[in-house]
Amino acid sequence: MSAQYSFTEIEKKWQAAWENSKLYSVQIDPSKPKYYALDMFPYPSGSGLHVGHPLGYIASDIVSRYKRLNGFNVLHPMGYDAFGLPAEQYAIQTGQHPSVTTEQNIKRFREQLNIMGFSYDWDRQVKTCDPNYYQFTQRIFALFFNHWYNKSAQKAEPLSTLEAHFSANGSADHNAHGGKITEFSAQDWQGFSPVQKHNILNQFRLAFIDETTVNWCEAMGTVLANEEVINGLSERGGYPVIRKKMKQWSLRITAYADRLIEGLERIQWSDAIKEIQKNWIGRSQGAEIDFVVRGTLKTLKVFTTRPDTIFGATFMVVAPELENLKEYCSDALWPAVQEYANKAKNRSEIDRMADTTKTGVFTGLEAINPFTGEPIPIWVSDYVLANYGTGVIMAVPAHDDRDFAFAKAFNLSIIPVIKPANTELELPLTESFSAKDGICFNSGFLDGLTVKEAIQAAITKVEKAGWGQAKVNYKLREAGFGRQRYWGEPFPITYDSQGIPQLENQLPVELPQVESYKPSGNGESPLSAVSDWVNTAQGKRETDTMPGWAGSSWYFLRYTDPNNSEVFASKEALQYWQQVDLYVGGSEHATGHLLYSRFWTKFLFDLGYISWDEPFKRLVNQGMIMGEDGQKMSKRWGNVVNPDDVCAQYGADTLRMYEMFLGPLTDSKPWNTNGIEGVSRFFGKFWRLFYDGENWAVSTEKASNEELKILHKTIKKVTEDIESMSFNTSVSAFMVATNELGTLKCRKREILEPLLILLAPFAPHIAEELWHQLGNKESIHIANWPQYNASFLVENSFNYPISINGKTRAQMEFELTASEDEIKQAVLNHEMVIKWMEGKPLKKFILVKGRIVNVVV
RNA sequence: GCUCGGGUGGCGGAAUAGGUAGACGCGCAGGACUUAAAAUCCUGUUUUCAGUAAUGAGAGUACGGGUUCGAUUCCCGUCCCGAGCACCA
Repeated sequence: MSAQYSFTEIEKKWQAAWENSKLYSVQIDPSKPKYYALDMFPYPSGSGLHVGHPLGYIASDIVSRYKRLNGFNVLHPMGYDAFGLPAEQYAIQTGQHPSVTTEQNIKRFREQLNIMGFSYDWDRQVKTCDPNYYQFTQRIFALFFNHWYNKSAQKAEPLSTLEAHFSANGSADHNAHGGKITEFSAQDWQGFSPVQKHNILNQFRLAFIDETTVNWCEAMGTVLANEEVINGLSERGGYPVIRKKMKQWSLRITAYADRLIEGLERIQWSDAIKEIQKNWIGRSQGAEIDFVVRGTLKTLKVFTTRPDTIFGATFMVVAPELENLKEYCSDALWPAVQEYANKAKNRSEIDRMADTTKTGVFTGLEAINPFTGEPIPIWVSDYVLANYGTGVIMAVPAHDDRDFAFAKAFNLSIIPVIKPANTELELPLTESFSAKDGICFNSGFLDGLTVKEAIQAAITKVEKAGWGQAKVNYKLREAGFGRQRYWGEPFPITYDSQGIPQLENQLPVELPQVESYKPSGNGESPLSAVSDWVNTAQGKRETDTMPGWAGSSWYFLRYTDPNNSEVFASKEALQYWQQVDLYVGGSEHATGHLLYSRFWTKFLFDLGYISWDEPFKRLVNQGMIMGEDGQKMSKRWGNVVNPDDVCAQYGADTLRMYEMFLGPLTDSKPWNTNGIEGVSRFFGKFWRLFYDGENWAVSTEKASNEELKILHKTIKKVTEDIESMSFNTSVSAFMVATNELGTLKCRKREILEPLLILLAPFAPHIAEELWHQLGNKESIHIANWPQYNASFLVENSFNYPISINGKTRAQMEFELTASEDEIKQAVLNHEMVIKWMEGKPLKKFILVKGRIVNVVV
């Protein structure tokens, strides 16, 4: 036992003790309530952790320890999101196998995490690159492949039920979410070849082969991930990147669009993240309306959210990428249109972004506005996107910015049909009037209606007349699931001689060794060169691998039963541990991991594997810790602070406490090396409550009311603060308590022992050490959280601020039981009050019990 | 451009069912202990004016209004900063 606070010794000793006794190892225990606290597992990068990384880990560790002390059975695991690009890029440069560098990095991460004293159950560690893990990622993919989405039942169902429907009824009333198939009868279906059947089923499988747009870098001969493209140029080398169509696997996330929006209402996430997800899904309500192409039998179908403006539609615009573009174009003008379409197709991302001026060509044809019967010209322009809505719009230049700019550029007519409620429009328009509140005019039967009413009226008319119907569109796209890379999960898919994909029945399909990690140059993954792996008895293997988010979309389920080799987790484990109660991590995953995890959870819920359909009940996004210079912490700026160094100099408890003290968890804030001294001094003072110089000084003397009051106000404050994750103010509560007890020279066990338990979640090592020095044999981390007793906090009098006309002029002490009249009499006779009233009559006397007195004259 | 956050001392930040603004910490200044330093402890620290001082008076939570006995907190408008989306019809 040392009289000095020697954190190095203490922290090493207790970390070893906790590991040896498996203190944080957790098992299913139906006699206790469960709590599941999870950190977003890290990608084990080569540069290790900086002080920003543990911020969220410390917060979740405090909550985990707090819940454990409150009798919960706490699942608090950690693992590694271990597949990904950086390891592969490093392999390309050095030839080192990604599994080797990944293992090295994981070892380093584990060391760093251990130094900080987290209460992880390391027996539950998962690694997404481990075949024992990814065999289940492959199995879940297989489930997606074998299911379709039933729109009327609003859930995923086995493909066999859809096949049965086709076999019995053909394509009629199939209710499946997915592609546009031509109609067929039951007999047709029975006569279809395997390839024909595959082509149809592929349009409904939840994992399916899709034409998707990828980032193609011609100079490097490879497909690039979004994070490798910066401002339309490749991150390495700065070569131009274009969009290219490519066949690859996708997941049909759009089937879940509405449920992904609806589910947000049932979870405790920040409004910011909910808003980001809502915008990303981008649900918009409107109508699809058919416009007849003049002089033909063809129609152009448009999507609009503003059918109220249809009397102002003065032209149509078709996206240049539209497949049947030629049909909407006169023969004479086709060459010009085709030239424009080709140019648009090859336009690089950087051009598109730099240039927002409107370009386009006339197709030579006209469409008939069904409401006015007037012919309007059909144009082609790249400001209309082929993959949103129908790829065709009705342009209303008077009420849409983009249409207005286009009309100006090509001198097309502009007809206003909506005006503000109280004023007239100034004509001619100098910009579009796109506000969604206004009154219709120039619009036949819609005249005088508000925008809202007119939208409804127009849709009703469209549906009655058979020109179209109400329609909901989403910005959300199907999730591209293939990567032309090596370091990822192989697909459990082979293709037979006719090119039909089949599931492999032996899992895992393991990633083979390759000679080179370089991309093949033709857009295929390095796996395509491994011919004895590609060619199997069952057929040719898929050579793409899964994206980084495959393994991370379900890892929180695996922690409940990490070593199960039969199923991804047992029913029993899933039933006990259920949802993640608290999820802590960065907000940068809002439209990636956090959306995909919700999607996979809903899918597994539909299939009955789990009994809840939202993975993370409560989400907290920790802020970033900036460098001392206020910039983002990065090697590039030379402002990185390593937690190992901080722990070596000040100790892990000080690092933990200081990170919490910096400010609200969710805020971004700069690191300040000076500031840590304050926390370090706090631990010195705290230690000296137990030691008087060289001597152990804790006494068993009975505590005074004043001392008990300090303890109980701290219990109350710290408990409430942990519940609301307001850790910075609980740190200050500890400092206040320590200062006050120090002033009173209070060294009483009755006070200090409960105080240690309060401190244990924040500073587990020093708390454990002093706890044992007090003579306790069991760990402090399995003690009982102290309960605060309100009777110690009851005040019987209050020192009221007395204000005259809102300005504080005096202080007066009154019993809380004093009546208003008593107080009023005393206050009005107070000399300062008489002075400030200046003889004016009393207008009003306000007393807020226990708060304030205000005299109004 | 649209959406969502947010503006409080030299700095990080406290305090919002409306009720003494600046808790706690850093930094800074002064002091005690010491031969000296480290460590520790004590005092002061929003700002302006008056006073040797205790103290007193005024201003003050981005800016301008409003509601109220009373506004950092609620409402309206403006400015600034940050984040997300971005030709989504």
